Amino acid sequence: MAKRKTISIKDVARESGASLTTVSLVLNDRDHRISPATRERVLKAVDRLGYRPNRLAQGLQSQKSGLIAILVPQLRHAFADAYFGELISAIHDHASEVGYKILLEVARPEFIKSNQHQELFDRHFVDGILCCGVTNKDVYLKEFAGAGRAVVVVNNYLPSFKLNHVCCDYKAAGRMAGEYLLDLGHRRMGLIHGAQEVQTSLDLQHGFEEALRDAGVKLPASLVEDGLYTEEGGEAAAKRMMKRNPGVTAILAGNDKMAIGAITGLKDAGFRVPEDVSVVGCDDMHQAGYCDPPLTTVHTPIYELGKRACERLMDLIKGRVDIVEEIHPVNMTIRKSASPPKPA
Amino acid sequence: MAKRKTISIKDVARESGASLTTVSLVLNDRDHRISPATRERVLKAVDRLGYRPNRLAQGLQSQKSGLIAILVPQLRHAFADAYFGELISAIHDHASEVGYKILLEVARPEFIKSNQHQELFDRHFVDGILCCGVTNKDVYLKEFAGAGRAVVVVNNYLPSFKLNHVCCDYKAAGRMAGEYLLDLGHRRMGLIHGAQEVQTSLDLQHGFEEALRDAGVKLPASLVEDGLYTEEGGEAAAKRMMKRNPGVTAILAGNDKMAIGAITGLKDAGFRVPEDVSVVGCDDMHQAGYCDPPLTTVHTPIYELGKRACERLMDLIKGRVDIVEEIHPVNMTIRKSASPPKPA
DNA sequence: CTGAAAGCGCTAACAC
DNA sequence: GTGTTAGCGCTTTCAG
Repeated sequence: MAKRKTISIKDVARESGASLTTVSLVLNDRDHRISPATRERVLKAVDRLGYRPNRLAQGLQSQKSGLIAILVPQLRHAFADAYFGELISAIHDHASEVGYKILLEVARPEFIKSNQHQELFDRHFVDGILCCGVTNKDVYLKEFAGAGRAVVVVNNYLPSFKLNHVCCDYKAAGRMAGEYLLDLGHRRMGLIHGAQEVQTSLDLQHGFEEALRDAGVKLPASLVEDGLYTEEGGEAAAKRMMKRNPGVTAILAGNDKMAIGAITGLKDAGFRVPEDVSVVGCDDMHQAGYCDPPLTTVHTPIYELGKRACERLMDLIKGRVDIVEEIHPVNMTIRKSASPPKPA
Repeated sequence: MAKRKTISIKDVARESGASLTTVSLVLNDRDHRISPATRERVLKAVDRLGYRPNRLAQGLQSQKSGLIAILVPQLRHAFADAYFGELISAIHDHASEVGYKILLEVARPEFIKSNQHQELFDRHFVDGILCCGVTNKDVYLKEFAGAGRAVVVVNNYLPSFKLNHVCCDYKAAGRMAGEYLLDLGHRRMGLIHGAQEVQTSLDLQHGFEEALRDAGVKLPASLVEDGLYTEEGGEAAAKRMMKRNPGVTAILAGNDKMAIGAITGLKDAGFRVPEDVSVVGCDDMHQAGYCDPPLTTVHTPIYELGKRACERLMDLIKGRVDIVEEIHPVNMTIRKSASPPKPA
């Protein structure tokens, strides 16, 4: 590979007949005492030479990397997922707007065990970290709590210790879905949640239970299934639930993937959706409009949330704020997977 | 934010009573003349202090960033896509195995226009680039051709100039799907391709045409539609096609998303899949097993491909090879969306 | 076996 | 207005 010699500020200085300092000052627009003539000469040389500042050198000097990391959990194939994709998209869009680049990291057990999440800071890899897909089991996050590091948890939060976060209101989401189904006339409803160790999943459940309770309807343990946040999990959960409770007329799933899986499972077990069983999802991913029937779901503004999280992270990095705690409202997207229960 | 002072090799030297050089030598295992005793002392100090080498300084010295960039095209939300997600996943997994981190970049027009793809190298942001979702229109890639830069095009290639690439055999894919449908007894088939400016899309079409031609079957222009690689596009394309050619009994789509969209469109237009119209996709994404009916599709080993592309990029970076040209075989995954045509 | 010193490319006090 | 110089943290000759 033909090594192209890297041209430095020194070359520009020589070429323009100015000194290193002058060149640096011009380049950074730092000092307005520079004469227009010199300025011009330097800029010309920069152009002629095609000079580009070396960011490793800049970073060494400024103690800033210009990078932020997105930490995602280890899933089947971590990035082949619409939810995380949407989040990453949003973060990338905003970060590049403000001149930051993004590093992708998967929080595998070895990654955490070998303390690489800390090393991202210690070794000056990144200036900040955005944590996605966090669970209550991620105790390593505690090391970030109040440690003066620019870290923001995206669309979740930890109940046991304070961490910067930007999150949707999942309790409201559960409540909203519950009220919607109650309004349709449902009385026997089930829940497929994502995971007991995810706070937002618990919040959704609590909101749902609250809405039902307010209407005098119970949600017994036998009507709560674990769907693992996956299509397969949702499918299996729906089948288990209908087997134990054939009288169920509506199901709320903790995300759209499980809702879609549940629809598959219901159909497979001979139920029509929504005629026999209504299904409501949560997320409103792109996919939700393209299943059969199109999914009625709670819309969580994921893209917007990712953007906000990134903005707040920048605030932390620049020292403009010290803590971040934001909760965003949600709303229902009505499509066709939920309808009134059929008359008994 | 409580600024934690960054501890350097100098601190380790002081703490261990050794010199900078010695510490560096120990750390890099570079020189085996170091006495075990000193070695021990240094390592202890490193531990005690929690010293972590600053990679900006290391990079400045070595002229290596330890990062590679993944360049993806600007889609609706670039990363909320199963295909790219799978690729990114694979690349991340392999890169972190060999100690590299990955940077995510979206090739928006402004990004290219302002030459940021070049700057990634010039400014020492990255040591190499993996280009995904490339089209024949991406002429800027020409600047990478033979320029001695570590760049690999992933799952595509450019017909007009030589670029390092690792790609699936899409011509074989088209041929395979064609032969499968012919074997089932289909004679009137349509194609929904992704985009005319994507070489692999053209290859798929050519392979498909070839298979049909060999069997004496034609693929007239009226049976070729553009599906834009999206669900919506596939849905619209299927509807257009059936309107113009009600006699079509099978459709090949250039990816699974369009195939799934096509199924939606066909159902919507009153056709049963596969009883009235068979649909075959291409990719074999996770999603493919979860639509109704489960999708028969050409399996392209995307994950494996991403891994290979990453390996080859490392070879280029280390100077172990000069050019990369790999084509990977594909095979059919039979599910339920294709069956023999119904008797006329 | 170990240390002093130069240098990677850049920024910023501090002179002049 | 502009240049000299020190230093960011590390690696690596080259002496000892």
